Amino acid sequence: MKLRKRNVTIREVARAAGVSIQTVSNVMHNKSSVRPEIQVRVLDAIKRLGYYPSQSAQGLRQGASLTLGFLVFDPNPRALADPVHGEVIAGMNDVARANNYSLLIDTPSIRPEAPGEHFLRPFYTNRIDAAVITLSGTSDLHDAVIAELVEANAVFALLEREVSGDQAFCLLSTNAAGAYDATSLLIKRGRSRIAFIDSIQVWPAVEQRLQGYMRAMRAHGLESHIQVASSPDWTVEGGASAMQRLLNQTDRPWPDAVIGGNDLLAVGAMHAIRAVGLRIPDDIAVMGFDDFEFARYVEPAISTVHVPYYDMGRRAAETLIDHLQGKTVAERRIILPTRIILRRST
Amino acid sequence: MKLRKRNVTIREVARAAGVSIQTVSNVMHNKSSVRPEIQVRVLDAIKRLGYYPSQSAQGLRQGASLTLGFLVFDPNPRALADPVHGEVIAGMNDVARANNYSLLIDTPSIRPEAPGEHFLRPFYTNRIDAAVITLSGTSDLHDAVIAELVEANAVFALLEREVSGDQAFCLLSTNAAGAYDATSLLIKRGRSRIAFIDSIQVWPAVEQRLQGYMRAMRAHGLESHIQVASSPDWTVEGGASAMQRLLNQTDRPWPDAVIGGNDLLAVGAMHAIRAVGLRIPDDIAVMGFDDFEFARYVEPAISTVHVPYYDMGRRAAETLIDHLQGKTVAERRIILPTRIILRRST
DNA sequence: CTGTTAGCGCCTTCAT
DNA sequence: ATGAAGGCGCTAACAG
Repeated sequence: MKLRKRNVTIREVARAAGVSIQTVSNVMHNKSSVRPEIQVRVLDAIKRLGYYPSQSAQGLRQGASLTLGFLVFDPNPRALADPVHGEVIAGMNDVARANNYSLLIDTPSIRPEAPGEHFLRPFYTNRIDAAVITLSGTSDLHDAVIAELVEANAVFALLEREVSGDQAFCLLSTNAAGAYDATSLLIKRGRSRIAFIDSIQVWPAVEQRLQGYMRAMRAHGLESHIQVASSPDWTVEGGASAMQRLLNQTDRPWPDAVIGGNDLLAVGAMHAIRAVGLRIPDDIAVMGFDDFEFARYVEPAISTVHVPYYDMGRRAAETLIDHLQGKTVAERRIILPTRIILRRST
Repeated sequence: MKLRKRNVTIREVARAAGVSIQTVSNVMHNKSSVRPEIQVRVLDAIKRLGYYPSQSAQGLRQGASLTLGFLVFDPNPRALADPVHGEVIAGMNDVARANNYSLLIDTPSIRPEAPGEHFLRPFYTNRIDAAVITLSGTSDLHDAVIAELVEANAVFALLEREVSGDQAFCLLSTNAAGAYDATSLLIKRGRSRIAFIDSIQVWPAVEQRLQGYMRAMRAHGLESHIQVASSPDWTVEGGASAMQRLLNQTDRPWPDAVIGGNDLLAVGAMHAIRAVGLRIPDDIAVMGFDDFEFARYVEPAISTVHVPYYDMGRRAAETLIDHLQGKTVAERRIILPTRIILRRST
């Protein structure tokens, strides 16, 4: 193992400035008044030598790493490339930078693993002080993960997932209300046979969206038109196959609108609709959910319910940092508003 | 600043196992034979107590952080949400995990900044041992960044950017050849008036693509049909506006094919083409570059030149780690092959 | 207001 | 094969 080149240490700065190590430390931390002239001398030496305190040393001494983690629990190895995660990362990064925190990314595996490969390793090894966590897909193990996090007394924030107890921070969005409003809007525009596409892989946020959709249908006396098709997964192809099934029914008329559990599913539905020669939105209106970057670039641009993942990343990071710094954080449940974006598919 | 809860230390493990600290360390590192029975006793204690060595302490002692950085120099704050970066991150993460490294993300700002905010801070503070770096967009400052990296003796790999000297690792792809082949393919299929859309914001990789295109046109005696339209930026809208300009020319016939400097530009071109009632690919064939995830989902699915960003992330991380571990890395320039993906837009 | 002392958890060197 | 001592760079507590 090759060692890093030696960096400038506080001792060298002290010598260069002709003061004690302690004084340098005090200057760095704006501690109780160091004589101004000395302060200047030290600052000058710091800049001249290019001194930066060692993270390892500070971390060891203070028992904190000044690092936030973003932990993605997802069986899919490419999960990190998911645009939604990119949004969260961007948000966290902004806040972390502004607060002099670093950002560590990891994709722990939940399966039983060799010792030393525990999924809480970044916590246990003192690499991160707190984490934003997303539990993707379906897994019985998720509850175990949360339980262990709690038991380890970890500071963490969960994305789009509610959890009991007040150990965790939960970042939620108004999924149900967003779906309710989206459905109501379609109804107001004259649609009535509105279908919903979800997936057999349960996802709490989408569960809520489904509930919102059903509630809206019932509220408008349309319960007999409630229709849910389940995709085998969360992909465009899956959405297309679910839509096909809806279109192949012979015992009832086609839907005149469809809401996708997420944008990917909605895009798939659009493909299937066009494949049989139907027009969007004339014959069938399509609405997505998430508003990932590409929703506006498909044709026709998808109307969708915007979920503020970037802001979630920001708020989560802010909350975590506040908590770490001992500020009392008022709410452990933070609910961010969704927003309907109307484009051309409705 | 609240302190982390105290973790299990090596000392406690030693006591629990009834051996010396040293022995525990030896066991952890598979050092020269510890008596098997003792080994078992130690391992047992480690597992029972849930011991994980402190990253800060190890880092301090060894002068290494076992952490790789992904540094994105991009004026756009949302740059991290770029799907291309997501691919790189996913690739790096896989390799880092497999080698027991962590992954740190940062978006240093290049502009002159307060002391303590230097863009090499993650290096100087010993937070990372090496970094994969992408210099996005145009900037005179990029050369200065590289120079400073070299001077600081940093271990780093540059993405899609060639640099002289043998300090840096360069991860490149066959941009020119890919563009050459794509152009040739279009010609072989009977297209001749092939245009290229790039951007006024210079990007080395796209520069090479442009060169490949021009070389192919010349090689087939089509230099008089060479036509380049520049978008003001790298967005879909920019691509559309550039395409419009191409379509508004009155002094020469429309192109019968167009190659986008990247997929975003190509998608924009498709919008512009359809906006005037032309058909793809019948009237104008469209070809993209990058093959980001969504290329296959727009309609018609874009043919494109796949650039292996995920593999780049992997290879970059592998190379960096090998180098850090003292293995001699054969090549400082690693060139990954692009691959033409034919879909329905050509 | 400045300097000295001690120790965070770990690993390397030396001694046993 | 195992134990003791020292120090990586830093900061909190105390001493001057």
